[in-house]
Amino acid sequence: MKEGPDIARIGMLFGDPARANMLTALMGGQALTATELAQAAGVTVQTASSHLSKLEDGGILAQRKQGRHRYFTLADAAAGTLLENIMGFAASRGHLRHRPGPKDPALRKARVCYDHLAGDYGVRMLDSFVARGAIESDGENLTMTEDGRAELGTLGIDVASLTSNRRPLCKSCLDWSERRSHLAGTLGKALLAHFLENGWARRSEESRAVLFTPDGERKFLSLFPAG
Amino acid sequence: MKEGPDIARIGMLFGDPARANMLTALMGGQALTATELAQAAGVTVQTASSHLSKLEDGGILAQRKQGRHRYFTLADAAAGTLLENIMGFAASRGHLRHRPGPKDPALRKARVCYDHLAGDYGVRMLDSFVARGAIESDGENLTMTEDGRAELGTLGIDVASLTSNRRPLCKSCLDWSERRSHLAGTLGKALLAHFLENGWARRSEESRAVLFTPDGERKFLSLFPAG
DNA sequence: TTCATACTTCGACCGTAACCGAAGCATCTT
DNA sequence: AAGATGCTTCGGTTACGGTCGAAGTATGAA
Repeated sequence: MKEGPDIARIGMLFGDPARANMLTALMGGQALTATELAQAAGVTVQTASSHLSKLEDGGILAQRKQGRHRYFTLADAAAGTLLENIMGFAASRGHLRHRPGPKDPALRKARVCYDHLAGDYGVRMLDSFVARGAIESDGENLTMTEDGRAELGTLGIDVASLTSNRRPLCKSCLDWSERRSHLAGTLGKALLAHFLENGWARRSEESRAVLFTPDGERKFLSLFPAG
Repeated sequence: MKEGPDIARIGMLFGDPARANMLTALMGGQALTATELAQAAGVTVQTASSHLSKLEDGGILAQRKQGRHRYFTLADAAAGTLLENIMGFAASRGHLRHRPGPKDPALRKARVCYDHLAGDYGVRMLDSFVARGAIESDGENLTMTEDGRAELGTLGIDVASLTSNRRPLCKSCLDWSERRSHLAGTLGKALLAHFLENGWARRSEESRAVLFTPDGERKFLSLFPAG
């Protein structure tokens, strides 16, 4: 009865709408200030401050002082992963706050999910990898093949350097707008970084949307043809 | 702001101590009646009934009427997996309700985690598989090797029949008492079933503990030698 | 039919926590 | 030094949800 981990503590932290909004905003992957998070949650800064300290005590958020600002981020990849899991579960039960998927078509098309690509383009990328045998999919687990390693090498992505024992290379993440899986893990992160660094796309200022340039979009679509 | 899955709804459901206790009790994998769950949570049946209907509406629990009883179970494997994830996260942040791990040594040694083996023995089993190359571990993802398939075949476990596209064959699950991973997925389930069916062990009546017989324990330990 | 068991619904109580205004610190600017 | 900005702490209000007793429904037993 009184054994084990304190599920309720974690659940409660995720269980308040204001906190959930803040965490969703932080899924964008970038550090945000207390004021920005207050706005994202639709509450005053006082209220936000109280929420943020609770989330920090709970080990979900980390803060970094910089001048007179305090930047908050998800504490680590595990926190992001858990958040993804909860989002996926909620979506799978049809618990959507607004209606099916993002209203904004740009968000539906391509957006950031913590540190990797989600939305139509994210799902398409993983499908394409699987279709050509670069990644093998076993229901939920994803495994990189030798072919895949070689292909990514020609793109300038060194798969070996992405291998870590703290975080998987390939991981599937349920996309709540597409209701299918997209690619997470260190490879998902590296690929998104690759697109941004090479000017194929840039991040929207206001939202989690990823905006492709015409040229970048052309390259992306030819690299990941639809199944 | 109003986009996406309703995290808060799910969080709230997990965020009440009474509900968390009920869900923890259901991690034992067997169906329980409303009265049993009320007792597990330490509340009256009225209160329990209210909680149970909320959990059912949220898609976390399923109920099955049988005579004048109502048996509740976790809705599906996804619900169990999410629960495991939250437990693992809570444990990783040190949010334990009582103290480090289960007080009961039997629970610490071997217990049921939804439908597979957890605790010292669960961790030991996975370690042993990995050490001898039956399963390959890539940080978080687990993959079965050809050697592993052959070995399990000699045990009388047909790996091919366990392959599903709804649930992975091998999956790592963070063990909150050992703070290491044990084996989940359809294989984890099949192995536990194998131990129980062949009389190596039986389930405790009162708790989630798995009690090995002297003979079963001997077989288990020789099959999965410590690393 | 009558009684017992298993569970749900109703109604009322109560505690907690979410919320905001105001005041208090800390840091940067001028 | 004085003002502005970013954030936290304090105090008080309010609302929501967890709780249980009592009554109501359904199934099974006598």
